[in-house]
Amino acid sequence: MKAANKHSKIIHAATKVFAKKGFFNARISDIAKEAKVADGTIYLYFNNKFDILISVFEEEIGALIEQVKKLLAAEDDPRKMLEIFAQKHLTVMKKNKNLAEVIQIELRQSAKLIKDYRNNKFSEYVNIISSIIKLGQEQNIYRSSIRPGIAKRAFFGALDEISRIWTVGVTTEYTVEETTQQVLEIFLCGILEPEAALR
Amino acid sequence: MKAANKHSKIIHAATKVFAKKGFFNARISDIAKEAKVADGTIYLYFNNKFDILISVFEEEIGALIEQVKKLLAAEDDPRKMLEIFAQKHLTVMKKNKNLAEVIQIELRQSAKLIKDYRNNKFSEYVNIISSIIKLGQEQNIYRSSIRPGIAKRAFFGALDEISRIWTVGVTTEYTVEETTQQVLEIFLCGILEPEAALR
Amino acid sequence: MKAANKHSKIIHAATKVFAKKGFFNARISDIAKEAKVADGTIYLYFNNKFDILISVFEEEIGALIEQVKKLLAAEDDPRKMLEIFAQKHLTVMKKNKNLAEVIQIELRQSAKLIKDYRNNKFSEYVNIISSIIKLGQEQNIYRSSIRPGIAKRAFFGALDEISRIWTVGVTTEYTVEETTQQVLEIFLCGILEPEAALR
Amino acid sequence: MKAANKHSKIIHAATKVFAKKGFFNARISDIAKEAKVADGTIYLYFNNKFDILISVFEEEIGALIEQVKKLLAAEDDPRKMLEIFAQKHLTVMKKNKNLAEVIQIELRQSAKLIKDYRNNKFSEYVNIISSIIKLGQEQNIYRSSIRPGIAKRAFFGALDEISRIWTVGVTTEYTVEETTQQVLEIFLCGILEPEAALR
DNA sequence: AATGAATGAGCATTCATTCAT
DNA sequence: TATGAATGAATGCTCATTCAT
Repeated sequence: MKAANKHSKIIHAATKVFAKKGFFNARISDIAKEAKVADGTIYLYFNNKFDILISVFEEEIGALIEQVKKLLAAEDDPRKMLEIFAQKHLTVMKKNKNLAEVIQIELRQSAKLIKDYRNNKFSEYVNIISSIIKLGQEQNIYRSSIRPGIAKRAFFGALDEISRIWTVGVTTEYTVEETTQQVLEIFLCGILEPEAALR
Repeated sequence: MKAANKHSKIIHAATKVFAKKGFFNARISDIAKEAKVADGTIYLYFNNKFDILISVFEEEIGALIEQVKKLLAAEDDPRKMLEIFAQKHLTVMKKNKNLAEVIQIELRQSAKLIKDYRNNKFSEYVNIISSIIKLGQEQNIYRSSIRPGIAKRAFFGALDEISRIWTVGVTTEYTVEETTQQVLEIFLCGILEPEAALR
Repeated sequence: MKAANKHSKIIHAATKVFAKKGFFNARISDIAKEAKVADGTIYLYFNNKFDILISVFEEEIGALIEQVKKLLAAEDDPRKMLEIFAQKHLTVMKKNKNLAEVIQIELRQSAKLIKDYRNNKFSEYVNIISSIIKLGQEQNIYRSSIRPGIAKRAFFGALDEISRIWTVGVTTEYTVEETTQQVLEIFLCGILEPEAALR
Repeated sequence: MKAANKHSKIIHAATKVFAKKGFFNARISDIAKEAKVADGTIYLYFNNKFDILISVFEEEIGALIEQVKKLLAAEDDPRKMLEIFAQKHLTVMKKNKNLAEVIQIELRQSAKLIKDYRNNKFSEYVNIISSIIKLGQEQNIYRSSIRPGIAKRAFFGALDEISRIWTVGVTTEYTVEETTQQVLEIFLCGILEPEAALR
């Protein structure tokens, strides 16, 4: 990945290093070496180590939001939209393990460190899910008894936990496609046998 | 909390401190002070700081497993069993925020730090879910097309992400009961309107 | 203060910054900003940070020497000459606190840093005092038992220590005029009651 | 100098190192090495580097105050008292060059760093001079026209500037005794020829 | 001459761990 | 067992200086 400028070179390097070592074990010098710049250069673009972490989120997730929104714009069936979201998320997380790890590990760390870390890119990302659900409810496709605020977390949490296994070294038998279908089936139809639901 | 011995005194103190500050920001001296022992005493019971973290998992989650298994033993309807699991998990996580944080934050950190951290208490805990699902499939209550290995992660991930907001300071309108019902409804029946499912 | 050229612009800026922050806490970038030049430009005129400090001395004290010598040239009474020196010194130090601080603080630092910092402008300045004393001794106005080499230091030290409180924020009740008179009285006549001197 | 405990071992080491290199050029590791303790040990006794500097002042000057006051207690002639002060000061500064340098260099630096550095040991030390002068004025030995607040600074400044030459490497021809006599003569009787004073 | 982005050596401070008591 | 004083390796960040433009 050839970076256009120093700023994004550092962002990409940091994503890689944070993913590999975790925020606290990552050294500024690791990031600098990975980005092929001097340690001090990093401080021309970021205020401190933590600022790099925040920027990694904002930029990487920001890019993901762009892509997802683009894909969703071409679709109007809320069922398909949820599928698109799941597939895109799982695809990206399987391919870009660095980003996956940063989201999984550091997002939770950072929640403790920045108190007012709401209204951020991450929330924006997860809120795509709830807006799809609301849309489906307006069209009487999703049940109105479902709380979008809870369902969005459940859906994201499910995808996140599933993709977590890919970041650990465990080799898994499941493909992105199969996993997407399973999650979709669960969230759309539930896991009950139809007749069991009637019992 | 009157601890029977130094070992568990330190475990409880560490859980509290890790939850409050996170593993990397927690100081051995913080834990020692909280446990009312000398810094050096900790090293009579644990090899190093990381060893404490592992022990916290093992003990706290081990206790949770005990409780959950006990509750499940008295029930044989797989639908009820899933509800019991969800309710117990959410209840504990809402009440014991320390444990919730340690699981959410540190579990993911530790996955990176110990490569061979499988076959552990955490896996055992999550596998309770898959065994419930398998049981339900044997009874033709859960669809056989559902992959227990994927569904267990989806279910746990959903509960985990939902309980995450309780550990952050955000005041939430949702109760444990309501949340449990929502998650159950989603996982058992899906979010589709019945007629939409037929379309 | 409109500087004729970059060199003196930097000197003036450095005097200001050194006085405000001290040599070690002053940043090259502070000086550059104050002088409205680029950081790198400074190195076209000075070898290094310390070289700037030396130049500040040389130029600022050099100018002071000029002025003092001019004033003294119009006077031939060694008693008046000492008064002129004291008054000029105290006046300048009270007005130009930047210079005062640089002399008081940095002079002493620099003595440690440059071993061969003798035969410099500062020595030249203090030697004005000893030459006045010698002149007075030749005219039998000052006692020949007084060692000019010691007296010059005593006189300068007295003035320097007195003016030191002006550079600290302390508001003082003493005016330049009163202080000059006091120092003159002490150095010319001593502090003894005439009759006590006889006892 | 065998230090009774770590605290004073560090104080003595710091005095030595500060004198040799100056506060800003002194490294904590230099002090630690000189005191034969680990770097970290220093922080068990002092809050930070600057705190060490302050402590050096307080302790070293505090000890000097003790000694001077003891010597003065045995004397009641204000003329002799001033001589005792001068002699003690010059003797200590010539012998303990480390202390001399710390006073001369760092005292002035620190004045900028701590805003409220009044009511301190240094002030207490200089105020010994003004109290001697006041005593002399009460006994009609010192002229009442002399302002103790100005004279104390003049006297201390004179001694300080004279002793400064000993801290620089310059070999001087003046002995402590001769210097004391010269300063005393100047401050008690002035530098004027008696008949010149009448002119 | 002038710029200012880039460099990288350098240091105060922290804290997990040890060990003499 | 228990203590806590002592250790010293480790690192984020600064800033004087350089050099391509």
